[in-house]
Amino acid sequence: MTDTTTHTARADAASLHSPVIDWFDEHARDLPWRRPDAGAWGVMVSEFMLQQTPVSRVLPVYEQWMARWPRPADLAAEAPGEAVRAWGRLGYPRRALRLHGAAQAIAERHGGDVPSDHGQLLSLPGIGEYTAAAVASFAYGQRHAVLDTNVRRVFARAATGVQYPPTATTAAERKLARALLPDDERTAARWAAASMELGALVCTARNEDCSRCPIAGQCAWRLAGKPAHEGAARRGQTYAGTDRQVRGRLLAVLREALTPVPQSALDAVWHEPVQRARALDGLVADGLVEPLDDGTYRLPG
DNA sequence: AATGCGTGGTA
DNA sequence: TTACCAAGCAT
Repeated sequence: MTDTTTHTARADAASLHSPVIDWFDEHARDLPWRRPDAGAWGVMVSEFMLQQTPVSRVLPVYEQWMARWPRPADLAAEAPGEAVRAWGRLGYPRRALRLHGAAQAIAERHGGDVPSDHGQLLSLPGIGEYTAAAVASFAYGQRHAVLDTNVRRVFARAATGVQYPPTATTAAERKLARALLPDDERTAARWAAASMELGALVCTARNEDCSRCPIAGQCAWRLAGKPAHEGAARRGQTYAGTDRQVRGRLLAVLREALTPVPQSALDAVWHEPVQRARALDGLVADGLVEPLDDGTYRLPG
């Protein structure tokens, strides 16, 4: 990249920061994990719950969770099955197990405080590239490229000029995100939250509203006439009939049960015995279900 | 790198 | 109704 190109890219980046951050100051949602009293643990819990799950469904579970386990050590002292039970119907219940494991690691290795170091966060179960950056940025005000699905979509449109980002995060996206990151730490943290909120509220996957976008005038995708996504549809995977559905039904029975349940209660949720057994074995292997010596099953103790 | 992993709302 | 989408992670 030439000096001229570099300079131009940096100038373009800087022209995005103020409009997006100013928009955020006015339009940011008042979410509980953004309150000053949420703390790093509140931020971390919210990030686990928000992985692939909409805000509206997270809100009530988050409130109950934080009331019951206000510090990592409180959760760490519980049986992992209680975390799975409290997770309710948020989906992907392995997240509950990983959050419990992360709380234990924090209690044992970090004196009960959510670490602020990005590498230490990354080493905790359930925390990957996005969540480590998000906790470090939102909870501790650090300067990190926070690349979630919202930010990736905003950058794809505004900077790259395409409707959707690639399926998996690419090196080019990370490079772009770093290039767009404000130099100042405090501003960078604000930018991370603001660009994410813009993607969540305005620059949405479907029915984006460019009339409310603070950077519509600089958006490469819009200026190009909003060309449609090129390439194959990126989804697939119908849910009905999959092992996931069977696992969900099995776990639902165990969440509701206050005492260990007999095999017959689990057999009732699915007619096909081979798939049913495979799903149950998978849950046991994942540590989400514990088989007892008398042939009954329960959430892990 | 591709796949598996829940659940419910929306168009 | 089907298909897509929702602050990803682990293997």
